[in-house]
Amino acid sequence: MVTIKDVAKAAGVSSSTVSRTINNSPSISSKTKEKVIKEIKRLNFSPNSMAKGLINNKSYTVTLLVDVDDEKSFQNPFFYEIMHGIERLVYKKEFSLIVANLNTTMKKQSVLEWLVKAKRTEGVILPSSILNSKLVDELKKDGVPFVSIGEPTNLKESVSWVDIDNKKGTEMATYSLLDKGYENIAFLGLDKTKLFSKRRYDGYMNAILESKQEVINVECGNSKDDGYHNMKKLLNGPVIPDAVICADNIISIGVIRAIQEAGLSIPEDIGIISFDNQQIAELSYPTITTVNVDVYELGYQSAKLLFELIENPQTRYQGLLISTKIEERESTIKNK
Amino acid sequence: MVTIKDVAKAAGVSSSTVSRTINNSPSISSKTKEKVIKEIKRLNFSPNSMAKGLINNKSYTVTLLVDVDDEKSFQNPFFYEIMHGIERLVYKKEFSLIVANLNTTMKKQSVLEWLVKAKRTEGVILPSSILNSKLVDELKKDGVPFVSIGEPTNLKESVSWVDIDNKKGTEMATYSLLDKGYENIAFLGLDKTKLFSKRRYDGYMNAILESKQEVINVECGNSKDDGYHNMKKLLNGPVIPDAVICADNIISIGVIRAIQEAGLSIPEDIGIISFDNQQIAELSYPTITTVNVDVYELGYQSAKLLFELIENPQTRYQGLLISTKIEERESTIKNK
DNA sequence: ATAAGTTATGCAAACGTTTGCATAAAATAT
DNA sequence: ATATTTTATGCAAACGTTTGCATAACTTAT
Repeated sequence: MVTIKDVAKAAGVSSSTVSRTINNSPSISSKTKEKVIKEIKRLNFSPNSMAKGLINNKSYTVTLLVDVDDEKSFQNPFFYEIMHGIERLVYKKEFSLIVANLNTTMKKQSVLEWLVKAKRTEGVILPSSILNSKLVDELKKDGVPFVSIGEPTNLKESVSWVDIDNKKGTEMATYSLLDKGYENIAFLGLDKTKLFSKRRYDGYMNAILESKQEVINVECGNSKDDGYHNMKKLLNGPVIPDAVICADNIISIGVIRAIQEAGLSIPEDIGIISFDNQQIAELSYPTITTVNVDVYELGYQSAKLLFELIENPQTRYQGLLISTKIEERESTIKNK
Repeated sequence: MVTIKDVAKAAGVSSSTVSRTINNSPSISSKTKEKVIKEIKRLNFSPNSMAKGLINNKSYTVTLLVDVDDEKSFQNPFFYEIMHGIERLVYKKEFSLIVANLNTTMKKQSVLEWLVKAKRTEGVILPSSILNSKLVDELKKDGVPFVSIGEPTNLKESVSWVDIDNKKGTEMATYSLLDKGYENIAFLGLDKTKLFSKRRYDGYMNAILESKQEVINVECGNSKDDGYHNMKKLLNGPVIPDAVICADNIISIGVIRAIQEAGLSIPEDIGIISFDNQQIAELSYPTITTVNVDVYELGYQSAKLLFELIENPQTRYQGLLISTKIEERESTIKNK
């Protein structure tokens, strides 16, 4: 393997000069610089990042932490995109991205401790679902910058985070339905234990109240069966809505089923808007209009926040909301 | 940060002794060993992996390569699970897993080159879809062990790979349908450009020929519309099957739709088995019986092969098939 | 032409490990 | 008790970088 010394010898200079050339120190004459660069190219030299890491006490590494056993940790289909959003910036900075599962059973110590002490990871990105005060304390004690993907339930002042603008998403969805002529809009799927669900409900309610409409709120879990049964109840109830906003896509599958079984048509009798732009929205009959979530951007922005913290440790904590947009599909209709 | 020297001083021994204790060299008395270990624990010491890496010329790192821009690279929903299969073993070996996108635009050199030369990654796992002879040559030239996830189309003798046993999967599916009393089984979705698709077809055909049944084969792409239109044609054709094996889950969504529109019932009139145990299979009405794919295992085994190559570079290349099993859901019925 | 200032380069130590070699201490044989 | 072998430990060099300090080589001012 070719080292800095080989380059130095080939260029007839000292290793210091080569090093300074690489890190483009100002005090280096353009002639030698040129000469050295030529040799670097010719010999196809890359500085050994472990040697660099050792002396600079840096790992040039960022860690994406997950907890596989935790269902909520990352929704499968999102993960890939999020990761690549992160990765894009990470590689631009010539770092590398390591992925670690918090739950991995390591004899020695906690994964985190290992990452920090042995691997010297320089920053951590993690889903809000695994964020707790113990973890935060540990990270802060070690001085490792971190960013939460997802708005944290508490600790909000002491954490940088990125999330989708859930509230504005459903707000837009509601207005969009009203614009189209839908008049009785229900929100289905509020789960008060989940912050994102509450935010989505808030957005809906905001728009409804603002427009002096009536709130129709159905709390339920997020399975397709929950959607099915609760929609059924709603259809048998006193006020039958002519549009439903679903807290997420899975629910909407059950909702559609219930509506179709009742002999009603989508989007004519009842319009549907759902959240999360997953594959499912396109596979359903009819395809589902959704609040489109740019998870790639979510990842990218989380990395951006993280590097701000890495490069300037006294950066203030901040929360960032990624805006959403409505993707029209068959479950809603222009002029009702 | 606490170093080996701190431990040495605290234990009243030299750094060498501490080092030897850590790497449990035999020539170390049990008294000192004990003493050293006590201090290691007390001081909460972890050896700096960059210093280790430098001297041992190892990175303790394995890379999972993907190509985001390549649709086929990894199917989104699989990725997460595969990765964790890999990760489990990687962490057991006290390595870490880095994820790199082959397409990342790096000014300097190719990502791979950078990973190998600067980062000294010790092994690479990559999807067969991005495997080409140029890449293989490059990896071999650098002496980096690698494993393909997915059976490679060519180069099979010079590559270690893991794949799902696609052929046996559909074979089992076919027999299972025959056992249940289905008699006219069609295979829908053969895409001759894709190896896994061909394998799945082979399995079906094997079982059909073996049982002296008639082959009903419909080639088509893998969208839900492809499934819909081709099933429709089939329903209007001379031989209407009483069961369909779909090459993948997405197709089956369209197939179900076509059958239902024709006024036929699933699973009574027509039974359906599909491939890939994705969320979709459970969201559809009816839920879809599938050939269940253990992607976690796929990842785990790929890592296992990789470590065999890392630990013993003259290991022979080998291909490994992960067996599947049928997961019964509503789209098939016991006794037709 | 000489002094002073500036610019470009090299030397050597440092980062935190591992490991071959030397040697001190302990164990065994005489 | 002494000689010999075995076992346990330490010293110092090495891995491939970076960087403070020293100095050589130019500039510019006098």
